[in-house]
Parts: sequence; C-alpha cells; structure tokens
Amino acid sequence: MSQPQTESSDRHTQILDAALVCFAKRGFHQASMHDISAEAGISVGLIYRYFENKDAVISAMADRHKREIHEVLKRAQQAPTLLESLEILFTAHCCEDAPQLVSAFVVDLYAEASRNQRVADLVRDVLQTAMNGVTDLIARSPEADSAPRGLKPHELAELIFAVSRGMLMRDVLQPQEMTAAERRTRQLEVTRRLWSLLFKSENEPAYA
Amino acid sequence: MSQPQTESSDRHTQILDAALVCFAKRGFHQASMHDISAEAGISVGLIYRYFENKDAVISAMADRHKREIHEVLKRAQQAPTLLESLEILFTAHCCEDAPQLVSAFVVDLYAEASRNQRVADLVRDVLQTAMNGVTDLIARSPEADSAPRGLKPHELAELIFAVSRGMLMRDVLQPQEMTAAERRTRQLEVTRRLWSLLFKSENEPAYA
Amino acid sequence: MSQPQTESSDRHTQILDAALVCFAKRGFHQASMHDISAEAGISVGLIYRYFENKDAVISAMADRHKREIHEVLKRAQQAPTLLESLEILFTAHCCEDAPQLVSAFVVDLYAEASRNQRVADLVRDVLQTAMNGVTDLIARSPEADSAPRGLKPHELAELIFAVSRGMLMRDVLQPQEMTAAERRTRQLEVTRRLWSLLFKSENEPAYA
Amino acid sequence: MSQPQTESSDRHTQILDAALVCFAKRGFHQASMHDISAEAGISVGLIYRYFENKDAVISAMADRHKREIHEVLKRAQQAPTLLESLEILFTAHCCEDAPQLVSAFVVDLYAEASRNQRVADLVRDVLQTAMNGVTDLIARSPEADSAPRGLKPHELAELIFAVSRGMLMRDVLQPQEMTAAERRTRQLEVTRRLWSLLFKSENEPAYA
DNA sequence: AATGAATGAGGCTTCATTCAT
DNA sequence: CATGAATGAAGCCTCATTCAT
Repeated sequence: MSQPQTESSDRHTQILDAALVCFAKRGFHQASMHDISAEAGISVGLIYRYFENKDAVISAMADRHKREIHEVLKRAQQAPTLLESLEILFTAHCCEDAPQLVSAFVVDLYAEASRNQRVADLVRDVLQTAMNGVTDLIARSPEADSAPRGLKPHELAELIFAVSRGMLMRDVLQPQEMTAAERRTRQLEVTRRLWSLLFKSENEPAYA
Repeated sequence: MSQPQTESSDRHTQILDAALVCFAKRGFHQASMHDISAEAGISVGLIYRYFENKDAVISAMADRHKREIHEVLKRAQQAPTLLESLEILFTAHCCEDAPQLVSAFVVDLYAEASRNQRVADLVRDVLQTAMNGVTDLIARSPEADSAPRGLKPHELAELIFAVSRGMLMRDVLQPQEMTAAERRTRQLEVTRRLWSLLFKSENEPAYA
Repeated sequence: MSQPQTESSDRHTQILDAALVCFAKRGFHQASMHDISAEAGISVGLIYRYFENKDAVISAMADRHKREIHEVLKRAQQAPTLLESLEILFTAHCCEDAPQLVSAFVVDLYAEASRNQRVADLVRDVLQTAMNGVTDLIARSPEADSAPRGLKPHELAELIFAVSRGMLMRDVLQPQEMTAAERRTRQLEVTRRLWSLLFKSENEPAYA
Repeated sequence: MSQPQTESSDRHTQILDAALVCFAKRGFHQASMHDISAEAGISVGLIYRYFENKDAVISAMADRHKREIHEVLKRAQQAPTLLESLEILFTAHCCEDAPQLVSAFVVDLYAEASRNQRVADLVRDVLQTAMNGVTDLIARSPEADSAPRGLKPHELAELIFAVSRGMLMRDVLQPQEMTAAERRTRQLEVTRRLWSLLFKSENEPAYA
C-alpha cells in the first residue's frame, strides 16, 4: 500500500540490482526476464516499463558498471598513497554483501563484449578511462621515480590492470562459500606484492 | 554404445572444432546445436551420437582445453630459457588461424565456471597444474635468484598467470579485424616487460 | 457509475474519434488501448470509465457508424434528384480530413462481422435500413420508369450497394498519398456511370 | 509411421489449408500460431520449418490467393459465353466445402492491405490482372457491341469487379448456417441480373 | 474525475532433443 | 552410421485490464 521505502525509490535501481544477482548467478543469456522480475519481486511486464527489452537491461547494467568504476577511480585518486589507491582498485568488488557476484558479472561482461559491439565499446571506454586515471596517479606519485627498469607510467598501469582483471577471473573459480572478507584478503596480498614489485626501491624492506 | 576408436575420434574433433568457432562467436548458450552442426557440415542428430547433450559438448570443450594447456605447458617446459617459456605461455592462443576465437572461448569458459561446478572444478584444476608447472620452471631457472624482494616462485607464478588471464580478457576487446600477428606482438611486449620486471637484476640492461 | 450527460458525451466522441484513427491505421485488434488513449490525449484508465472494455469500444464504433449512415441516408433522401442522392451515398466517406480512414474502418468492420455476431447483426441492420431507404428513393423517382429490363427497385438498390461496397474495398488499395478529392472524383465517375446505366433511357445522351 | 498420404504430400499446403480456416474464423491477427498448428494437427514449431514467421504465412496465403484467382480467371476465359465466364468469376468462392471461409479471408485480406504495403501491392496486382483478363473477355465477346451507353470494356470490367467485391462483403454477413449452395444461388442471381443489364440489348427478353 | 503504475495471461518464436527412415 | 523432420517446453515481449492515489 504505502510505497516501500527501500525499493520504490527507484525502480531502475531495483531492477538492475535484481539483474545483477541473476546475471551473476546464471549469465546474461541464461537469466530469464522472469528470473529478474522474481528476484526484484515485481511482475515481468513492469520491467518493460523501465527498459525497452532485455538487451537494454544488459546495456544499463554495463552503464552502471561504468559509473561504479568511475566512483572507485575517484576514491582511489583521493587516497593518500599509491598503495592505498591500488588497494581500493583491487578490492572494490569484494565489499558487496554478495561476494563473487561482481566478479562473475564482470567476466560475463567481457564475454558479452566479445560479441556485442555496443558492450565492447563501453567496456573498452571504461578500461581506458580507468587506466588513464591510474597512469596519472602513478606519474604524480613519488614512487614513480623508483620505477624499475625505466617502465613508463602507462606501462605500469597496463600491468596493474592486467593483474587486476586476471584476479577477477580467478575469483570466479573460488568456491561460492568463500566470504567477501576472505576474497578481500587474497586480493590485498596480491596487490601489495605487485606494489612492492613495481614501486618499492630495491633497498627498502619488502612490505611487512 | 561402443565408440569406434578411429572414426569417433575424428568426429569428436570435427564437432569440437565447430563448437569452438560457434562458442567463441556466440557464446556457449547462444550457440545452438544447429549452429554447431552447420559449422561442422553434419546433421544435428549426429552430434547426439557422439555427445549425450549440449552440456557434454561444453564439458568436452573444457576437457580439450585442459589437454591443450597441458600441451602448451609441456612445450614451455622444453624451452631453453625462462623468457622463452613465458613467451610460449603468453602467445599460445594467438597462433590460430582464427585469432580471438580462443580468447573469447576462454573468457566464456570462466564465465561458465562461475555457475557450473563441473566446469569450475576443471578450470581450477587446469590452472593449478599449469601454475605448478611454471612454479617449478621458475624454481629451477637461474633467474630465480635475482627474484626481487624475495618473492617465492609460486608467488611469481601467481602474478604471471594473473597477468596472462588479464591479457586474455583484454584481447576480447580488440576489434575483430586485428590479426593474430598483431595480437601476438602485443602479448610479447607485455611478456617481456613482465619478465624484465620479475627476473632481470637491477643492474642488467632492460630488454632491448 | 452515473454517466454525466454533457461531459461524457464529449468524452465518448473524443475517444471514438481517436479509436477511428487507430482502428483504421492498425485494425481493431492491432490497435491497443494505449494507442487509442495516446491518440485521444488522455490516460488509458479513463477509457475504462466510459467503455466497459475494448469490445465495447468496437461496438460503440459500429453503433456510431450506424448513426452516421443514417445521417447520410437522410441527406441522400433530401437531394433533389436520384443522381445526387447516389452521389451523396457514394462519396460520404471521402469528405473526411483523413481520407481512406473510413474505408479501412468499414472493411475492418465487415471483417469483424464475419466472426463477431453482435457486429454482424448491427452491420446487417444498417445495410438493410439503408437499402430500404434507397429502394424507396428509387421507387419514387421518375427515373424508375425507365429502369431497364424490368429490374425492380430493390434489385436496383442491391446492385447499387454492391457497387458501393466494392468501391470501398478498392479504396483501401489506393496509395495513402491519394487525397480525399482524388478519391471523391473516382467515386463520382463510377457513380455516374452506374446511374447512367441503371436509370438513363436508351435514347437519352450519356452523362457528360 | 507411414507418411499419411493426404497431408504429407505437402506441408506447405497442409499449413496453408489450416491457416485459411483459422484466418477466416478469427482473422489474421486473432488467429494464433497455436490455432493454426492445432487445426493442421501438427506442432507449433513445425510451422517455423516451413515459414519464417507468421507474416510469412499471411504472405503465402496472399500468394496462394493470387494463384487461385489466376486459375479461376483461366477457367473463366475458357467458358463458351460471357455470361458463363461471369458466373465462374462470381461463384468461385462458393464451391468450397467450407462456405464463407473464402469470403471472410478475402475481406480480411483487403483489411490487411490497408495497412500492410506488401499485401496491398499483391492484392492490387491480382485485381489488375483479373480485370485485364475480363476486359479482354468483354472486348472479344459479341455482346460487347450492344454495350449500353458506349461504356468501354474496361469500364464494364470495373463495374463487374466492384459488384463482385461488394457481394463478397455481403457474403460475410450471411449467417454461418447458410450453405454453399444457397450462397451460390444468390451470387448467380446477381450475376445474371448484372449481365442482363450490361450486355443484353434492349429488345432481347430478360434472362429467364 | 483522472492518472499511469502494475499485473499476468497469452502470443510469437527458438532450440535442445528424439526418432523414423 | 547418418539425416533432418518433428516435438514441445521455455523465453521474450505485448497488452487488456485494474486500482491506489
């Protein structure tokens, strides 16, 4: 009767939240519109008042992913040290109440990108923006000076993002029972190892 | 019931070859059995003589992927230097006449793994085997001594595979027109950069 | 529940006007209630305040058609000559600002009549009334004497209405660009030819 | 087991026969694919092996209608007298075991033509061909000389077809119980009346 | 009176799978 | 061994209708 606070605020959000769960659990094309509507607790038809069709839902998910990555990037840019920036970037997807959801979604997004030009363009754009941001971050950080073997900031950023994507793929292999905290710990380990490798000068002690 | 060794083996290969093309082009669940049969130039029914159902085809693809990775690993182990081993590992998927096919397939495989336990187990197993192999390779190589910051071989292997997977994901974003050679070049660049980072002592000159 | 006379009458008209446009453009069953509400510039729900359901709208359209035909008949009866009466009957549907609308609607009405008893009864009734009117008109007109081959007034009326309906069907085949004036001209040609055939004695000159 | 003689000869025909029944009974857009498959005694999916989609079924029906009209025209052209030619044209749709089916279908076809360009073109083409054929028939017949009031053959044909279409529309108003024979009788009455009007010289006795 | 969000049944279409030949 | 016609469940989407505001 009375508009439920949590969900009614934005049907778009509600539907996309449900879609994330379904897409992560079953994949873009295995998740049915009925699955999504059930997860959202609404009728199928209602989805079509907010999205033209299923592809539009997928696109909107991709768009939202883009905005979320921009958010993460912004937070990373405000971190006091480069290491902390990287930690934010590498653990952004572990903070959810539903761990692994995001990883599975992103891997699916890349899979979709390989055959859906619209999605490919968007993902490439997100990636480029994020990499530019990190390249900047590196260029301005004091650690950049100690960059090993004359690697340029953008080359470092490229490596960092490769590792980040690679860890995401690995994440989907983890048994579902693994908690967000455990995933986070693993991500942090690799992050610090990578940071230490890329930015710690030879004579500093390794990250404790 | 009894699978004729000689011929069935051919058919299996023929069907799986077709499936690779279809799966890469359209995804596991978007590719239809008819697509596969058409690509293979046989009838739909015939596929069911060799595979119980579509899931079995996917599983067989995963199995074949496992064997192929083992092949690659074996070749990598026989390379004279660690750098060359890594080059083999990082460019294995670029040699095909149909570039990007393998990348798309592998990304799809991980996506599938996130919701299909059987596939997840297999992929995890492949990954573990390959990582063990590379860990060994590193442990035995002279470069291991110069490993920076006391990173242990298995930690180095973990980083290497993370980068490898990450590059694979990136590969699916490349425009379809990019040739195998171009992809290979890009992979080699990153491989050498990574090798240089991990295994070249500070005072050696960077890879030319 | 109680239908306010003044306003509901307006609303009825407004909705039926919109329905005519939609039905003609897309057919009874292809036009959605939303189409009609949009065309009328009101909300969907409002239609249900004035009509029980979609079938009721169709029925009301049929009813209005009946009244309009009665109007036309009345005007035809007041024309000074039989030829002019026929001209009114044959061109009644061309005077609209939206030519072809009425033709398409009437053809649809007959199509609907073939499977909707309620509509069939109504259309048959309209037809009978109109034919009776014209039969009378003929019986009283001086031209009736020169009727060829002893055709009786009601037989002549039957022919006239057959031609009239036939011309309506033809009208829907005309390209949409044809203007009301052009349609009218064509109708008049046939009307005069028919009149000349039925009512001009052999020795009179043909209609100029 | 063994291919049933009657139906397997041509699935296309079988499906179109079923579609005629359904379309006539419920209209193009009210008849569901399920209705058609049930009427044909096959599964829904099978229809899609023979027709790309529902529109293709409608188009095929229209095409078949075209061929049938051509058949009728051919038969009409071989009739010994003009009157008999007209009788064939006017009663072609009454010979079916399912009277009124064809009338309803044709009226629906015209209704569809008013909003489906593809159908409109086809119907216009059929009409033109048939009218040309009849125009010829008239021009060559001895009765043409006694044509009243100098009406040219193509004008006579136009009138004849208008009446024919008009009678078709009337036919759909007949109660479903009316038999093919009764419909036929009525059509013949009008045909002869029309023929008598158009082609009998003034001093000949009216058709008995 | 008026709105338009919401529902859910039903229509079109696809596709994994079977089976007669 | 091989084919491909056939099935029918299931997915996407539309739309008549209702109802809280």
